[in-house]
Amino acid sequence: MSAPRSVKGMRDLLPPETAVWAAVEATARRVFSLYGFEEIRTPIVEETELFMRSVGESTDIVGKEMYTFEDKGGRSLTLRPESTAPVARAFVEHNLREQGLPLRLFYIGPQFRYERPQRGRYRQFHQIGAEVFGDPGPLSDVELLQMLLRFLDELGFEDLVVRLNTVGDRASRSAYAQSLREFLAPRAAELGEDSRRRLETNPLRILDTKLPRERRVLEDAPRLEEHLSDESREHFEMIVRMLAERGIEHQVDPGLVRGLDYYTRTVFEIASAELGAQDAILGGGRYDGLVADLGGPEVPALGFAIGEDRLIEVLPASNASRFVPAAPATVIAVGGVAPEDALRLAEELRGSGLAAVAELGAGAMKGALKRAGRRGSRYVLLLGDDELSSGAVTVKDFESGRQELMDRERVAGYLEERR
RNA sequence: GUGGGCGUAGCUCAACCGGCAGAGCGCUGGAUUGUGGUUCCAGUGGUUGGGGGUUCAAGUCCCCUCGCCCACCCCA
Repeated sequence: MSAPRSVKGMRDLLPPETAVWAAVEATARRVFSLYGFEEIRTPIVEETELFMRSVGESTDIVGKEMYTFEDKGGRSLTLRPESTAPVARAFVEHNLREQGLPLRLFYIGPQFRYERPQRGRYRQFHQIGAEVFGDPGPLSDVELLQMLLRFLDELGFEDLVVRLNTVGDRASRSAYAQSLREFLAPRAAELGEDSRRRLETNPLRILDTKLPRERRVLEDAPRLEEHLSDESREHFEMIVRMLAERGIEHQVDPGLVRGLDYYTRTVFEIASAELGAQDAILGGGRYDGLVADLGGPEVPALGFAIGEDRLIEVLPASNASRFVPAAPATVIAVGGVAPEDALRLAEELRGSGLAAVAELGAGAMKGALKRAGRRGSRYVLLLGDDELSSGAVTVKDFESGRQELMDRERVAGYLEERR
């Protein structure tokens, strides 16, 4: 009988890396709150119907990547493959419009897609996302990007590429889809199997093909730009102009088409050159029709989702190590003569906000010192016969190699000064 | 879902044409009974991912299977 293993595509996050995750999430909470975002937590399990109506039945996510199952009551449920739809569902369900618009929400949590695992792609992955409800103007698109860039800047990222495009509003989009279909239909023989299928289901998705042969066919294809409504065009031009005015570097990429049906107008992604084929560490855009599609009021919205796993994979190493918290001081009951005093001293330090680990085991002071070194303790506090009789503590500084005897009451202050 | 690469000690890896499974790091102990790390010495390390087959003999060759990695695909 072999030992149970973790499920394919799902992984354990272990220390010390978990400290980096916690720090990234704390940074997100802090930066997002600077912009007035508040946290929302939605269930991991949703009705399957939610994703079919929002993400879209023709998308690969809904078509073949969802963890869908039937519960004991016969309901079709799905582990969320993304969180924009659940957040929009919650917005409608709780009439959050009544909280006053615009409403800014963020979330952090696991998502599930049944895909072949690869670098930066797992079946359980984690997203940090944000959504803004109720602001139709291009300024909120720009502000959202600014917030993202501030967040990434605080994590130490430098050479990231912002790619930007517009897919137009619903009307522009369906007009363009029709014209693209008419252009490509006679050339279907030159398209691959996937693209031929998309010709029916989702012609815009053909635009971001990587096949050189298909790229050549697309060179002469009608352009989305030609079908944009004046309103959509102005919206996008405003964004591009404001980004330029603010010195925010970006590339307009007409081939950028997000895979989820609910996007309208602005779409964007930020990529890292350090990742392989899965180079986008975040993506987002506007989805002005989603809330209404889910039975809510006509409320425009936009948002993004950061792939936390990918983000951490390419986090600049110097910053990753910065996030690991300071090692605790180690209190050693020398020779096992004073375990209760060691425990009490450690507890006193914690009361002063200092991290401390007590080594209470009998004997083997050497082993205790070794463990202190391994956990990175700089200060070791020794309590033995000598100290007990005089009410003192020996404080050893691993860095200087020196140690001194001091009164117990002084220890916390001494460590605090040197923190 | 498709194609390719790789699975050997806790970790990183070696082992010729099929011929006694190894090294470094780690871990444990000692040198040093109340002083870590550094140094020296000793020790601990394995159903070679799993199953089947070929062979006198399999880590090595063949088949199946599981896992990891890469690309396609998809997307964050």
